[in-house]
Amino acid sequence: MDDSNLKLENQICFPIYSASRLITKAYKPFLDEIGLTYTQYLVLMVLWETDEISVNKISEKLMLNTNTLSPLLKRMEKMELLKRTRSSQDERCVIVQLTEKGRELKTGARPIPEQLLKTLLNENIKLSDVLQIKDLINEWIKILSEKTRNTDIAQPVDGN
Amino acid sequence: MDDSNLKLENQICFPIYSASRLITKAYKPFLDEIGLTYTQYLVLMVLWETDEISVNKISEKLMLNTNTLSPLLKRMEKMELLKRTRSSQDERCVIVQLTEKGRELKTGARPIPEQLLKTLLNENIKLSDVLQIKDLINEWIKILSEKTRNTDIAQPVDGN
DNA sequence: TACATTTGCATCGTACACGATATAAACGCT
DNA sequence: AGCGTTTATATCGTGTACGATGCAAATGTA
Repeated sequence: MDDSNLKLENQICFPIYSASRLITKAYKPFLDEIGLTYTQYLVLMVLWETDEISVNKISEKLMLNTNTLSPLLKRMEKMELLKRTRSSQDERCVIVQLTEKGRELKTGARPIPEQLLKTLLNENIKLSDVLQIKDLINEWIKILSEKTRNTDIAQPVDGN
Repeated sequence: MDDSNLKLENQICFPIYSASRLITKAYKPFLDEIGLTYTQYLVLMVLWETDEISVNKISEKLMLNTNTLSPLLKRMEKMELLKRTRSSQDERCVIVQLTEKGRELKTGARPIPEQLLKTLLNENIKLSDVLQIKDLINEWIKILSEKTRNTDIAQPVDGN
């Protein structure tokens, strides 16, 4: 039988897995400057857009479960980037809010996307490729996250 | 100032990061059947091709450092999938070899790539997209990994 | 109103990733 | 030969990821 399917170079997943780690690594020097990890940066991007949001909603947007988010948010609270409060309407919900320090970090973060893009382009990665992959993969995510939903991933907002 | 760059949906990295996790999750049911994690599966794919290889070479192929590989390989040795021996030629090198059990696992793994592809296609993901992304990203990886050889990709560009 | 079920979050255990650091063997140069 | 450097691997600490499980508040239903 032909085993070419089991060769690393022919896998679909390995390139994406590696690319993800390499790109996170490309972010690191920039994120180090403002003292964030990549995941913390993602959480802040959500908060910079909304300023006040439940853990549940963050979970949906980042497709991360509470068993990842809970400790993450606790660390970020200790870093004084955000505040966590139980909702009085629904005692089960925890509301996450930016602190002043968290809000201010946006200034330091603003140049990062462009710096990263520049890094990629410096490496001879074509902008059109970047955009193309972004769109293709975004389509996958929409499809995959819907099917994975029953196990644990966040629910899409509307109940299809 | 325009902050659209800091929106999650416009990030380059977030889609790849999410896709990587979603695809790993898509593998899980199949890998569970043969008792492997995704990373262990990657290591075995390398070994199924070569049967005897140094930790260093595995590190190159998977782009994983020894601080990830060492514990990983130890766990796999405890699972009796492989054997680790110091090379007598060069006492610094550790040679990794498949055990019979590790070799036999290839049979169980053989259908996985096709099963996964089928899963993706069932989700209306187009094969041409899969192949296209694979090629595009493989190109990136070649470029990015060359620059990353040592520690990181780019120094932050600032004026000091 | 009782009580089973669902929901939102947290905790636990395991397994990566990875920067920093350690260590011994091999190598290079004088 | 002596000694600084490089190389191959390992260890440590921290931070994700995530399945399994726990738990209290909310909800649905008889």
